[in-house]
This record gives sequence, structure tokens and C-alpha cells, in this order.
Amino acid sequence: MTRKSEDAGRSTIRDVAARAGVSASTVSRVLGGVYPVSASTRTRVLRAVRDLDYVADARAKAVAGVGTPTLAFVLEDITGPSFAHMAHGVEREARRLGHLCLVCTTEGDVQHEVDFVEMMRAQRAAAVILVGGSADTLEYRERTRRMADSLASAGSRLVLCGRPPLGPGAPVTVIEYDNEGGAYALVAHVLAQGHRRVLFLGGKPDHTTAQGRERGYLAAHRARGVEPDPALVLHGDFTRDSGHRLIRDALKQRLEFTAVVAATDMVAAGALTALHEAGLDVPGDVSLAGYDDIPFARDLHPALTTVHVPYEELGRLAVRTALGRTPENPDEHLLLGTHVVVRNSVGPAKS
Amino acid sequence: MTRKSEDAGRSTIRDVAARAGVSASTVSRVLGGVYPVSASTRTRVLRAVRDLDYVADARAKAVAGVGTPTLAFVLEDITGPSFAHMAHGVEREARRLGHLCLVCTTEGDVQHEVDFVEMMRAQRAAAVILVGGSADTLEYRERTRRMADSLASAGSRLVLCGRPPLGPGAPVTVIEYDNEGGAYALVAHVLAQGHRRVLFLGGKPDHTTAQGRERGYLAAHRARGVEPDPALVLHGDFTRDSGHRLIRDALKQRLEFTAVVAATDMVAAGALTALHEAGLDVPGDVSLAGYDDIPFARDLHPALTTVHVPYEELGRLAVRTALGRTPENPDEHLLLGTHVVVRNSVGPAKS
DNA sequence: AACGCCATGGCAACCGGTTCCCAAGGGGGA
DNA sequence: TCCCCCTTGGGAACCGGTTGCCATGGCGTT
Repeated sequence: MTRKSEDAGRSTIRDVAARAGVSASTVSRVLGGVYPVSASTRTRVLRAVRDLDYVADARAKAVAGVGTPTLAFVLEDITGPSFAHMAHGVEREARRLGHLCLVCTTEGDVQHEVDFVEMMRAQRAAAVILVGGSADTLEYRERTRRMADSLASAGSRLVLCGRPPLGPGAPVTVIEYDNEGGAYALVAHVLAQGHRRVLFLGGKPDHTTAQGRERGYLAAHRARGVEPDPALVLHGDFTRDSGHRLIRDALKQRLEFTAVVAATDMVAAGALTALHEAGLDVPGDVSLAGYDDIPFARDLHPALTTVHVPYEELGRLAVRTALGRTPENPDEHLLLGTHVVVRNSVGPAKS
Repeated sequence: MTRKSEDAGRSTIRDVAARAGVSASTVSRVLGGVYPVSASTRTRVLRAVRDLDYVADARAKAVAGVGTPTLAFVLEDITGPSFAHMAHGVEREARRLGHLCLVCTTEGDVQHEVDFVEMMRAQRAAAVILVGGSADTLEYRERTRRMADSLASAGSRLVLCGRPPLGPGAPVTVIEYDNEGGAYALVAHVLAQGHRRVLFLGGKPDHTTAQGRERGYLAAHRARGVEPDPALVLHGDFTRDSGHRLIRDALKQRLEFTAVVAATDMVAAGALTALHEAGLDVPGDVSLAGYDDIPFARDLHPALTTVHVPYEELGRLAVRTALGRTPENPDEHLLLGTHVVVRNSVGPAKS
């Protein structure tokens, strides 16, 4: 028994070679499958492989340049339904294209993100996909730009998925969905039902996803000749509790509104519960709309009118464009459309 | 310019060494940090590292035995809320313990699972965590046993998380939650409200998670001296649509029941919508309970009475026991408890 | 001033594979 | 029967790191 074969049972290609009475190169060739090897040799080698339960070390193969490529995926929190769907799209497409898929959640910690990207550069990941909105500050742009350059110089690629783009010249692939357009269409639908005082439950003020949806809210008002009341634009975050709290407080201060547009379905869910708790009927007393079209939206009562975002498609596209990128078309920027899903939570305004 | 340094900008440790005028070993030692190196040499090396934007290849380090350990995580579909929470727990704990986290979704395809596990063996993953219930057939046990042995022989470890255990002797770590106990407590609560005809919306008949919950349903009846009507035990899957369809059909056939217990909250959500569509009040006409306590449960209307399962804790525990395993205590089997969360969807039976 | 120790850094082996290049041997055609 | 080609398989270099071992040289000590 050799030294290696007693080490936790992991056997090397040389162990196999010794057992089959051939050289390591021959074993490699049998396993590779392309190089011509005589039937008897092949049989002996395969038998030794089975006897030792041998599998070639993937890391060693990677060093030699024939490994399975890897792709990394960074998000804030995988338990959010829309994040989960993007993750699903990414994972599916990565698998379809023969890539392994590393995942990292940051829980909002910027330093985690930077560290992880650096680690992925060391791993020689084919691409790193950053998912989810962010504050679009100068610091954000510089930091992200550094990550992009660093990955690019290592032959890898940064993909921004639903994240603020970096301006021209950055070696980045950007896939966004149209937050402003979706919110515009949704709010236009609400206004068309006669509502004039529409409460907007937004996210963090500097978060670009929240900003886009807020812009759509404002633009829809102006397009209809309604000047939006700044007091009706509230800020929280994208959690269920935020929606719940915002509505409870708004009702407590006797803020007047006949409809609520939430920046996400999660927020809408909390808002709905708060409205119910206050004894209000939806949509009889107050209309409510969400954003994201998470699967649960149609099981709320009333079923939630919302904006459908093709999250899974987004994830798939991120992978496809990142990996299928051609040298002559290096920097892609895609904007995916959304559409309003009309259900039962928005009704005519009480006159 | 050397051959390497023009290759996509990736520079090797030898490039750095040449630029700093030292040998590769010195560069390695400077970066390693433990070996004593003179200040001037260190400065020159670090400068060369910065100039070339060098990062040591993680795969090469791994081959040399000093890489970042990796852990793999296999589930059917990450978009399910309970799966997502387990994934979150796994990822957090893996990160805390300094492990990278590979993820694979199988979409129910057994062959994918087998192939992926084999791939993880090649990757020398520290552990592979299989998540989610499964049919507990002989084929399942043999297949899973093979995976466990194969991983164990490679110094790795198979973890079954919410999956049927394999019986004694298998090199496996098992973390389960108490499906039967949770369902028992939940159904006992429903029966205590006076309900006698409780519809059970189960999963696939051979799926162990579904079976456990069904057993709890039956046991709670018997404990109360109520003989459960077999016609009230329905089978579908764990999707929202399944719950919706099952209730619609049950109502169409004029099945009599005063309460519904769904095998998951997703199923309960679909069921709730179907009940509403039929004009039934919950819990006035029919009581409803779920299982899993997903975040949305409290935003359903009425807020869903359900069983809380510590999914995130489960994921964390799976990682911790798999990695922290000691040689003298190799095979752990943990059973996590659950508890009923009483909300508003279960009321007294109409007499 | 000589000696010895320790700080420093290079050489080479090793991790576990792949693949280029070449040698040997067998079989078929002339 | 001889020669040539093609099939087959081995040796060694390489991928990009780490680390054991050893040589060197500067310093302090006696």
C-alpha cells in the first residue's frame, strides 16, 4: 500500500497507473477518451479506476487548464423571493453552459462583497454576477469600477444585474429591468381609476431600484397633469415590516389617500395587513398595488395588482451575455421590459 | 514582456518574482506572512504585486494543500421559501467557517444529483449537503448510500438535511425536523376547536416530508379518539397550485369538511384563494392551517396558523455538524423541534 | 580580530493532473 | 523477406503555487 492510498482513501492517478501496470499518462489518456489506447490497456485501466474508486482531482485539472469553469453569484439575501428567482435563473443557465456556481450573500456588507470578488478573481471565475440595487454614490462607482477592472485584468468579467451602471468605459456587462417604466405604467393604471391621492411606499432614498420606481410614480402623475403631493412619498426599505409600519404610521397621522403603491410586493403584503388591521377594505376603501409579481401576490386577499418582472429570465440573461460575450462586442447593456398584472386590489376611487 | 504577462493580464508568481528581483519562493513567503523576510525585500515584492495586480491562483493553492475549503449544497428549487431559508443558513455558516459555497439545483432530476455529487468529490468538497424530502424507496437508499460511501472514501462527507436517513452504518450526517410532531400538535390544535372533519392536503404519497406530516395528522386524530376518514386525505404536491386545485375539486365533489390542514404554507395559500373564490369565509366557514411558517403566512388574510420550522437554523446546523465532526463521533443524527404558531385562520367549528 | 549564530533567500521537490514529443514494436504491402 | 508506417505508450516538461533544506552573509560576542 502506497503512502497516498492510505491518506483518507484518496488515490492519485499514479496509484491507478501502478495498479494497471501502465504510466500516468496512459491513465490520463484513457480517462480523457480522445487519444487512441488499445482495448486491453483501456480495460485494465478502467478496472483499476473502479477498484480504487478514483476520480481525477478537479483542482489539479483546473491548474492544468482543463477544469470545469466556475461562475460566482453575489446577492444581499437569498430569502427575498425576487432574489431567489434571479438566483434560480443564474444557476440554471450556468449549469446548462457547464459551469459550476458559487454563491455568496453579503447581508448588505460592502466589505464582504469586495473581499468575495477578490477571492473570485483568485479562483479564476469566468464571471462574477452582482445582483440587486444599491446606492448609486461616487464611492459605489469607484469601488465597483475597481472590481470590474481587477476582474477584467484577470480575464474575468463583472456583471451588474439590476444594479446601477458605471458609465462608459468600464469593463462591465449590465442587465437591468425597467423600474421607471414599470412604475409609470402601474401608477398610470391606478390614476386611471380616478385616484388622486396615491401613497407611495418607497425604499431607501438612495437605492437605485427604489429611485427608479419613485421616478415612475412621479412621471405618471405629471403625465396626467396631477401634481404629486411630496407628503405622500414615504421611505422605508423593501421588507414586509417596512410596509406594515409605514401604513400604520400614515393612518395614525390621518394622512389622506385613496390608494397605495408599494415599491415591492413584500412591502405591499405588510401594507395590506396593516390596512386590514385598521378595518379598511381593499380595494373598497383603499386600493393597493405592488411591484415584482412574486408568486404569493395572487394569494393575497384581494389578489394583488402588481408589475411583473422577469427575474428568472434576468438571471439567465446575465449568465448568457457574460459568458457568450464576443471580443468585438465586449460591453453589453440590456434593459428588460416589465408589464402590469391587473388583479383585484385596485378599484375605482371612492368619489 | 513575458509570455505569461500578456496572457489576459494574468500574472504568475514568477512574473512578480522577476519584477521584484527575487525568487518565487520569496514572493510566496512574503504573501504567506509567516516566514521572516527583510523589510526592503518585502516592500519590493509588495510593490511588484501591486504593479502587476497579482493574486495567487486559488486552484494552484488548493492543489498544494493550502486552498480555501469548499462546501456544496444541493436542492431541488431555490425559489421555495423554506429551501431559500435553509440555503441562507448554509451559506451564512459556511462563510463564517471560511468555506466557499457551491450550489446546485436539481429540479427533481435524480441523475443531476448523482452527477453533481460525483463532481463535488472531484472538487474535494469538504461536505455535500442534500436538502429536502424525497421518496424513501430502496432505490433511494442504495443510490444515496453509494454517494455517501463514495464521498467518505474521498475524505468528504454527505449531509442529509430534511431527508430520509439511511439506517445504521452509512457514513452520513442527518439533520431532520420533526414533521410528525409538528403536524400532530397542529392538528390537535384544530381538533381542540371542535373540528371533526379535517381535510388534509398532502404531498406526493411517497415523499417522506409529506408522509411524516400525514402521520402526525392521523396520530392526532387517534389520540383524540376520532377515526380519520380516509376520503379526507388528499394528495398533490407542495405547490401553491396543488392546494388551489385540491380545494376546488373537493368543493366540486361536495366533500364535507370544516377545516383544512395543508402540508405546506404554499399549499395553504392556494387553498385559501380557492376557498375565497368559492365564497367561503376563513375561519368563519372553514378553518385553515399551514406548515412551515414562511414569512408570508402572517400577511395572508386571515393570518395563517401554521407550524414554525427553524429552517435557517437547520442549514446552519447542517454545516456545523458536518464540518465540526470529530473522529470519535462520526455519525450524527439530529432532530429539530417545531412549534405551532397560532394566528387567525383556525376558529371554532360551526356547530 | 576571529568565531559562531541567526536572519535571509534560493534551489528543488512536491501537489495531481495534462500533453508534447519521441521510441518501440507489430502488421501490411512491395 | 524487408521496409515503412501506424498504433501504442512512456518520459518529461508544464500548469502555478508551497515548503523543506541548505548556503550565504552580516552581526554580535569574546
